[in-house]
Amino acid sequence: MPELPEVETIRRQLCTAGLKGRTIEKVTISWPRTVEPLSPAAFRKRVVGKTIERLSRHGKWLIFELDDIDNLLVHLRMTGGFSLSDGPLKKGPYDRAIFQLSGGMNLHFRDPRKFGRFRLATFPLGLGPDALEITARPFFQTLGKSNRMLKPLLLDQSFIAGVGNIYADEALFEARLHPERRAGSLNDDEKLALYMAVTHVIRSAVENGGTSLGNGQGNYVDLNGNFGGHREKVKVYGRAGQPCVECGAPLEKITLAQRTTVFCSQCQE
DNA sequence: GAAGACCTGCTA
DNA sequence: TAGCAGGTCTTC
Repeated sequence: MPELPEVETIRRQLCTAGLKGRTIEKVTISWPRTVEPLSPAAFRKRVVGKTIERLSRHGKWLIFELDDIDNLLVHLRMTGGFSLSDGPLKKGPYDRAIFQLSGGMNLHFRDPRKFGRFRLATFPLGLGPDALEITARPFFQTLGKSNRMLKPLLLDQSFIAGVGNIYADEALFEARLHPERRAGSLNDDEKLALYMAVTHVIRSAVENGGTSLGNGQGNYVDLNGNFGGHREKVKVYGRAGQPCVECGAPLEKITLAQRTTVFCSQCQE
């Protein structure tokens, strides 16, 4: 489900809801693999009593900064999401973990497909610069050195952290670059176009509160159960066979790096 | 690189 | 019923 803009939207909403300064009083884990390699008991032991000091994010990782050496790192994977409740604890149908916080606030982690993961560490490892912060220089350098196809490269979190399947396709369309183009074959104008497209697409999706397709369970919803406003702005993702918004040619669908990829073979070279 | 694994629910 | 899904890991 979530790429950077969706995680960032959730982070901002959790901040607004007043998570900061609350202490974790009780933890219920109903899908043990969520906290692997720890057991639910070991996880509970290390987290209960800790206070949430800040909420930050890097790439698709949400970081609950605790008053401890280790932080609580959360990866939502495909279908993870949070919601809040108060009053007596009531478990939702797909709740895999519930944190009972001081002041009577309950933080529910809902995850139908059970792919989401919690980890206790200071910071997530193996990530490149965050897509909201990356500067042109490292971006250009990596493109110049790589002979990989653009689509798999954009999805590589050690290159840029936070870009996923939706925004990779959207950025390639905005830059007018074919997803199978080799990174090393781009000239300076094309590199700049891709850099601008990636940062613009991610930024505008954050401004719009993320993207959600479909209309049912398992789709991305924010903290309040709302769909992201960016869903209206998507130009290629999920539109295979439909006309390109620029030239009208039907959009094509291929598989690259095991991911569905949609693009316009007329506009993207 | 490719393919399978991890999971469940929705849509065609 | 088959195929597909916003992500990543592991094993060729």
